[in-house]
Amino acid sequence: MAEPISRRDRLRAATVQEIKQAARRALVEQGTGGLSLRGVARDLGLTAPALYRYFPSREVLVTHLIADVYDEVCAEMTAAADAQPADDTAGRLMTVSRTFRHWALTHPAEFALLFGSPIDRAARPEAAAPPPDPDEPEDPAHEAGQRFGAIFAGLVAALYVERPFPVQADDEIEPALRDQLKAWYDTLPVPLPLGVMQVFLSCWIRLYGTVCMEAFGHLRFAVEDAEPIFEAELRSLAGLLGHAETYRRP
Amino acid sequence: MAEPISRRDRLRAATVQEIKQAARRALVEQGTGGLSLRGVARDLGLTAPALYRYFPSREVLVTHLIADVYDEVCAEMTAAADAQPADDTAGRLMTVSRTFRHWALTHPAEFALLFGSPIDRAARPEAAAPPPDPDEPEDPAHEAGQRFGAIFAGLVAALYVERPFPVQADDEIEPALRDQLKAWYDTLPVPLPLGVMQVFLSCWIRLYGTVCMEAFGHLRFAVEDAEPIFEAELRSLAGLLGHAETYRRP
DNA sequence: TCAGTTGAGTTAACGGCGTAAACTGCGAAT
DNA sequence: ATTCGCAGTTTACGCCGTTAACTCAACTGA
Repeated sequence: MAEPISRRDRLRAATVQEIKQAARRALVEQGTGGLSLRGVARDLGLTAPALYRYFPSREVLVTHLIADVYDEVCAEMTAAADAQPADDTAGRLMTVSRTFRHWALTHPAEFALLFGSPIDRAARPEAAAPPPDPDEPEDPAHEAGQRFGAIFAGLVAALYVERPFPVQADDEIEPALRDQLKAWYDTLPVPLPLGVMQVFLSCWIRLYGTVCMEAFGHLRFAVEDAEPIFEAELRSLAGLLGHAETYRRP
Repeated sequence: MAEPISRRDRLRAATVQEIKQAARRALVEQGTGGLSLRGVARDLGLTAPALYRYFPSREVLVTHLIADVYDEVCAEMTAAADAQPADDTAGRLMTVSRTFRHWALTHPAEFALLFGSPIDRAARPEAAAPPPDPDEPEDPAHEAGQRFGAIFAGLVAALYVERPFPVQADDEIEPALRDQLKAWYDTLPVPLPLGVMQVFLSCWIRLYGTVCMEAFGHLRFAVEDAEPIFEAELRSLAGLLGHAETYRRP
């Protein structure tokens, strides 16, 4: 067996896909605020309540959309990485970073959905915890976000394994940070100095900061085209990771 | 004269203040999404259309709110700076940065309003340009944002004037970036190497990145309390600015 | 083959939203 | 004293998310 996919289930899955595609269109065309259940239903020739057969609320639909978008940008980034020589880890990291920036700039609405303020969705007076249903992954967006971060983290870790860059020894790291890093670390199956993940976090923060500011227009007060700034940041990161000499402008 | 403030005008100004205060309450209590004209009106014992006597749309009200919030965080930051010795510019910058982070963490809704994705507000199919009325500042939020940035930029510039830190010479900066920096620079009344503002941008991006990620919960996948990470970043920035030796953990 | 069940989809309705138009009534200006 | 401007109202339109009650086709089991 393992194939209990009835005809109904197939149709249902197809409809779910259609809904998400329509939602995606609305997101792209009208921004995160223009994403409405009624609009999606209209787009599909349905009435709004019909969608409740597939998603229990707009909120959940958005969550699934987020997960899809995460997976998509992950796919783009890994594809870009795989277009680089397998042994050029530093080059792969640079390419992945540039791909991320490019994706952010060409998909502003999706970027805002993933990386903008999450305060509006969630954190409202909802249930303290969602019903603990172990079957369904309770927050697909969260898991997809993990996969996304793992791409960068994996590359930084690989870089360290190939040719260690300078990191603080475990006992040089401030205890408050060390303990937290250790806790996070214990969830990962790799034996590396905690300092590696400290460096990763620093790199990721700078990458995120640059891309976020540019994508949200927070750099326009100074420059119109932030690409040189981004590249300068990349070069600096390459230095941090012990690959100053391999940095190349594209 | 210069005092044509009639009784009516005073009342009107007071009402405007009341409206903004109520809007602020709604923002704090219910997030950026919970900020509704009808809610504000209800809070004031008015009906919703009455607010249109004071603000032509919800959008404009939000814009004014943003400007107010900017001014408020600016005031907090300058107050914190002024609590430091006047000759300790580096200390002032550190204090201002910590104040910014603290404000962000204690005012999540306001922070999201100022620094979250601006894609939902604005950029929708509105008029290409607002009517060019030179009396009223057409975008108070934008101007307030400038003042905010100027606090950091001013401190970095002052730091350089007091004791120059290493920067790229103008002709070492990549032309694409140099020209843009020069254009921005020409709007400022200070004769400094372009590299200073390059360094400022880099610092600001890193500060923004750290605070933004923490405030939006994008660091919780790794650490619960990002304060050590923030302090590490600050220390690194102090180094960039030639003040590695003056950095002190608070 | 026929009854019973499931589930996709509908209509109708509730309460919320931003906003526009028309109207009321008071304070101030002429 | 009359007029006028403006604060505020009522009413209305068209959106929104969500719920409840219903219809009807397809699948199921005897």
